[in-house]
This record gives sequence, C-alpha cells and structure tokens, in this order.
Amino acid sequence: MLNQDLIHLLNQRVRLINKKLNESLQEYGLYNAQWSILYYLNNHGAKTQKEIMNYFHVNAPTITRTVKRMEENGWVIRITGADRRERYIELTDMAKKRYLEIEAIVSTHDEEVLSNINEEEKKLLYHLLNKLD
Amino acid sequence: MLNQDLIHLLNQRVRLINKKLNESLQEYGLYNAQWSILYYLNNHGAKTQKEIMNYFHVNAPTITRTVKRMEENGWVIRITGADRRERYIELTDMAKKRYLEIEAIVSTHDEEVLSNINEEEKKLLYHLLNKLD
DNA sequence: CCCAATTAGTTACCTAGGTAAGTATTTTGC
DNA sequence: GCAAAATACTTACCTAGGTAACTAATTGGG
Repeated sequence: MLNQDLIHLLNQRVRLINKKLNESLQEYGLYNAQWSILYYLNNHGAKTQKEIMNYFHVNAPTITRTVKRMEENGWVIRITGADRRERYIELTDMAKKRYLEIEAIVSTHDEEVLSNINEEEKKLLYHLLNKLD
Repeated sequence: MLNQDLIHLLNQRVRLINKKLNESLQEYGLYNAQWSILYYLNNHGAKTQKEIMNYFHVNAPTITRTVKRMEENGWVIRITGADRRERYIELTDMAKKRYLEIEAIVSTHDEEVLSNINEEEKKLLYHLLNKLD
C-alpha cells in the first residue's frame, strides 16, 4: 500500500462527493460550500465571519467571497456588530423557509455516498480520518 | 454519528493535506495537481491529455489548464500525435532530472500525513474510501 | 491619553475543480 | 466518397480554496 495511492484516492473521493452534491443542489442555485454555511447558521444562529472561518478551518477571504455570493442570492444578510469591525451573518426568511427542503436533499445525497458503509464502519472511518496529520 | 459530520471531516482533511503539500512543493514552484501529473508521467511515460484525464477522473479543461502551466514553467512539452487531435504530454529533461528530489519531499509529506496510522489501518482506510459512492 | 499593536474583514491575484459551447480532426454509415 | 457523428482538445465563465497586502476599528502599554 503506497502512501501516495491512499492520498490520491482521498482526493478523488472528495472531488466526486462534492461534484455530486453540487448537482443535487443545482436546482436551488446553491453550491456545497454555501450549503455548509447555511447548515451551520441554521443550527447555531447568526455568527461573525471569524466564527464561520474558525468552524470550517478556512481562510478569511474564502468566507468573504462565499458569504458575498450568498448575500447576492438572498440567502443571508450581513449585520455590523457592536464591534464595528465584525459582520454578523444571518439567514434570511427565505433561507429559513427553504432550509428543511434543502436539508432533505442533502441528507439523501449523504446517505447515497455512505450507502455501502455501516454504522460501525462510519465510526471507524471517522476515527481514521481524525488520525491524519 | 451524523453522515454530514463524516463528509465534513473528509473535506477538511483533504483541504489540510493539499495545503501542506503545496507548502512543501513551493520551493519548486509546483502545486499538488502538477505534482500528480509529474508523478504519473514519470512512472508511465508520455501520455495524451485524454489518458491523463481518465487516470485522474478529472475533466478535460482541468488538464488543459494544468498542463499549460506546467509547460510554461518548463516541466513538460506537448507533442501532437499521429492522430492530430491528440497532444502527447512528455516530461522535459529538467523535470526528469529533478524528479527524485521532489519525490523525496512529497514522500516525507505523505509519511507525515499518515504518521499516526499503521499499515493495517491504511489498508482499512483505503478499503473504506473505496466503498464511498 | 495617545500611539502602536492587534484584530476583522476586504481586495487582488494565484491554483484547481466544474459546465457549456466551440474548433479541428477522425470515424462511420449510407 | 461524402456528410454526419464522434472524439480530443480549447475557451469562457462559474465556485472554492490559498497567500499577501491592504483598510478600518479596537485594545493595550507607556
């Protein structure tokens, strides 16, 4: 088992999963990264970009961009905080309204991706991925 | 164990692995996707863009772009085949010369990534990833 | 109290992936 | 044998990730 092959496979699987998810989300004009933020905000309430950044372990410009697209498409609004450097990102009523419907679609996607893996194997996979440096 | 969490983790790990690899490759002006192609061509000889595409399960424009960058930086040359629609991509002497040195750096990276995982776990991880749809 | 350092976010520019539509060449079917 | 279909690649434009350098606002130390 070559290390290279394992990492290669990891990359391929993630590419395919995201491609498939994007196809499922297409009818909503949403993309995978945008869905992730929608999910996070719906379940944790309004957050600053810094908090979103830390949650996803992604750099600041990525959040600026993705949130901007979501704002343009009416999914979120940006509210300046008490600390006026901060921007709180909040779901719009439209986003809250459609959330469950979209979640159902994403859940179906996730189940398909993991359909050949049982609960124990999921735990194992999670455990192994967490061991990667 | 939520499906979502597992897929989320998968994405994060791949992001971090590629980020780290890019840092290691920076001194050569190479990026992860370019290294993958360098590796493939070194070990399999000159290939058409179609063959590279099929090997990596990636779309045609991605290969066009990445190969173009590699050509600009002197890593490969593109040779029109007998079928004049085809472009054979071939490593330059410079690329062949530096290959081993770069491979050593990538190997170190791969070993670091997998340092907490033993041989049996690697096989298991490989097996589980292959079960993803 | 004020100026330097820190922090939150933005902008500009890079690689890497995707789709859709186009060009040039080769194959195929009548 | 030629027109239609298929194939290899390219181009234009999209999202998503990265770094570096910037602005604006807040904090902290002398």
